[in-house]
Amino acid sequence: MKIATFNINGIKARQDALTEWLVESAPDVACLQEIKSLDENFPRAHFEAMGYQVETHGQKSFNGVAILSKLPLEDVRRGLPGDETDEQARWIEATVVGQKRVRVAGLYLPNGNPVPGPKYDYKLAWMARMQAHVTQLLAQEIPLVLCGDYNVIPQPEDAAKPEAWINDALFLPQSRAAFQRLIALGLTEAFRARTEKPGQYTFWDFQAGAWERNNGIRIDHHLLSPQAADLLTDCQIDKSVRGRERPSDHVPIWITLDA
DNA sequence: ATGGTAGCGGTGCTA
Repeated sequence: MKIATFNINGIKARQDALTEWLVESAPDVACLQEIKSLDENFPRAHFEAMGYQVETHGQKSFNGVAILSKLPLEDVRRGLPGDETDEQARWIEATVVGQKRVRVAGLYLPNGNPVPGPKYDYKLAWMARMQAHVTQLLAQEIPLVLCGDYNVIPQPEDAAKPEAWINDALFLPQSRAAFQRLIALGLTEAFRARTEKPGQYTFWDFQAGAWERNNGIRIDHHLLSPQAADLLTDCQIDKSVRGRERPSDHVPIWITLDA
């Protein structure tokens, strides 16, 4: 089972690029972030015609997540529990029915800039809610994959220029500590588990020639429950997608599971 | 170097 995550930065602008990547990479499951679209405006029929079941959790203009799956999806949950007043669409979760059943969550963790301020407070509160919800999910002791745009640079080697991020919400000690607390629940960060090679990134800013200078950061991650980590066979970044026509500022990253 | 670029939606916010 191949499970990818891809922050597409707008489905209207990225439909062709997403389609091209889906055809060549052929993930069974693709978790998408920043669809920036209402559910009714997502080009559902186009992706259904490609053989994908489409489940969206959108909002107007900002945020929005989706799961596309060639395998059946069951028990879809929309929204991160823990705050009924939160209207930002950043979480979707479903059970993928393959040879084995795998619970998959696609998430778009808040950016949090500028710091300090209400956006950073929201980021940390959201991470605390995620910690509580993941604790509940882990108690089920099933294969669980939490993938998406975490907006967290875990370690200095995950940035080409870590010194440029020291005051940024993506790299502040509080952000990294909250990420490590998730890991400490017993999760495995798939890419780190599969490679020691530094200098591999999933995001390059549109500004200041970041891509041309390879000034990237690694902020898109798969976290795996012990039952999923036991099934992990590969994890790769589709870097070449960033060099194409009208790219997103993120590229896809995927895992394969023996499931 | 306190800029720069991109998406959405039709202005200014978000990243």
